[in-house]
Amino acid sequence: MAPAKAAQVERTRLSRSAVVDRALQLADAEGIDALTIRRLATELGVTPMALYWHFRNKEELIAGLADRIWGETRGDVDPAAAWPRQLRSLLESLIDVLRSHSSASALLIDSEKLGSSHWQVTEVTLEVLHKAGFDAMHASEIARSALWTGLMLVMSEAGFDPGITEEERAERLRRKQVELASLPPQRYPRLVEAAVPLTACSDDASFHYQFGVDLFIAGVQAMAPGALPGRHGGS
Amino acid sequence: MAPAKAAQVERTRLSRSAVVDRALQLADAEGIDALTIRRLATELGVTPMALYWHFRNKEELIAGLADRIWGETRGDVDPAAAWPRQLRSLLESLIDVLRSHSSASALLIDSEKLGSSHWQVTEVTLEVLHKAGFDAMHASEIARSALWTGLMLVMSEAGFDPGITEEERAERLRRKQVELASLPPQRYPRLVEAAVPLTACSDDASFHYQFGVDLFIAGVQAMAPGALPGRHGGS
DNA sequence: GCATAGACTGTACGGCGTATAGTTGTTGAG
DNA sequence: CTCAACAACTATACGCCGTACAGTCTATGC
Repeated sequence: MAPAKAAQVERTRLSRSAVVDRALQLADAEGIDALTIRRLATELGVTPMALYWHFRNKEELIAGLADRIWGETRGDVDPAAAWPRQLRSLLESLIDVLRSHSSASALLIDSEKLGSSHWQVTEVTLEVLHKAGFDAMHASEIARSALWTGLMLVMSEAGFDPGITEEERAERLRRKQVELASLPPQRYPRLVEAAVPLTACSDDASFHYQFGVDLFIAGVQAMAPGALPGRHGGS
Repeated sequence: MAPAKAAQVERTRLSRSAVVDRALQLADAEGIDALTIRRLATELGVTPMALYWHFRNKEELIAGLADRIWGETRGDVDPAAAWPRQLRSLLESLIDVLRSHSSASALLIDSEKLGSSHWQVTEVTLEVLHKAGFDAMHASEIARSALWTGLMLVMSEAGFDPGITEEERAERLRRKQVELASLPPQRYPRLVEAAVPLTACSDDASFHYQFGVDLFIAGVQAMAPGALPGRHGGS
């Protein structure tokens, strides 16, 4: 007969990148908890142990996903722009990628512990900060901070939790909003007042990100060598 | 005979708080992955299912731990101080608590998804930001940002990973440093240059935190109503 | 034609969270 | 003093998980 069983799932040979593809797809669709070796293997029409030919263990698979994510981030900047704009565009492109893969932030946080593979983007970031006048030490801190700021902005988006339906998300937000609004107002006046903004829906996600990035960039500018001293609260 | 078996492990009745105590202790000592229902039960000299009398499920236990952590954070500020100092002291006290429980940041990130219990601290933060002139919407974003900044500063501390020995940490850092230093310098000049700061040991953890808080506060000050417009990169 | 090595399967182990049902020890009413 | 009722816990079991270890195909080079 023909080499393929035809009526069944098509089965070419696996490869690292094919596995990573499918894994990312699965994680994005159903949340990172759904990404198990066994589930992924089923999805690929294969025995769980087959994956261990391509990856030493699950940790290495996750690292592969993180690599893929980093590969998708555009790590270039407009050389003509001023450094704050360059820094902003780097951060924004990171955020874009994180938002386009709902599982990405969880993934990167997990894989941060290992040697991470985001060399390219980090290099560019450091270069931008160097031009801004920061020494290696400050630049390192800021670059790290930028990465985590991106992660945190995505993870702190109200009601963010990949692998749940839109109704669940809305329901959860509504519940929280009610909980907040029904706190004793004389004890928690600001909290009650802020019940709505604190549980803002995806409508103003753009405000969330815009403001978050602004806040970060403004901080870096204020710390830049040559910035007007300003009124700091520092010790 | 006497009511207690004496020679055996003393066994008073369990309670939510006793369980939380022991759980936190375990998580801090051996990392959050070591905090399993079975392990915790063993530690308490009890059947795993016994814990389910006091907690609906593991998620609720984690929420209990998060509550405990939040309870330890000092949520008061010097009313005489200027708002940037107040904001700073809030953030610093959060960081203090997170650093004193090595499992705390992982814990809080997990429990953030649920209604979180940090009402008190959030209320004070919002009040401080209100005095600074921010409206509820901006104040909410900044308060959220402050919380996540604290989390991220602790989690991004170089080599941070609870439940590993000091030697492991040092070894891992050294390895990463070598990896960085041996990248092609003409392709990654800044990265190679920053190899040491990027993998800085606990010696200058204080710099890490100091600078991180400075950066955040400076950003908030720059965004404050009435701040000099400055040279922003904003659109 | 056949050994070899790469890619995969089969089976099993120990650990996880937890559903369900059964067993105690204490307590307060009769 | 008895005994039902209830709180607090135990026993057992199920279906997941990651993965160690050993066996089995299958394509390829000689």
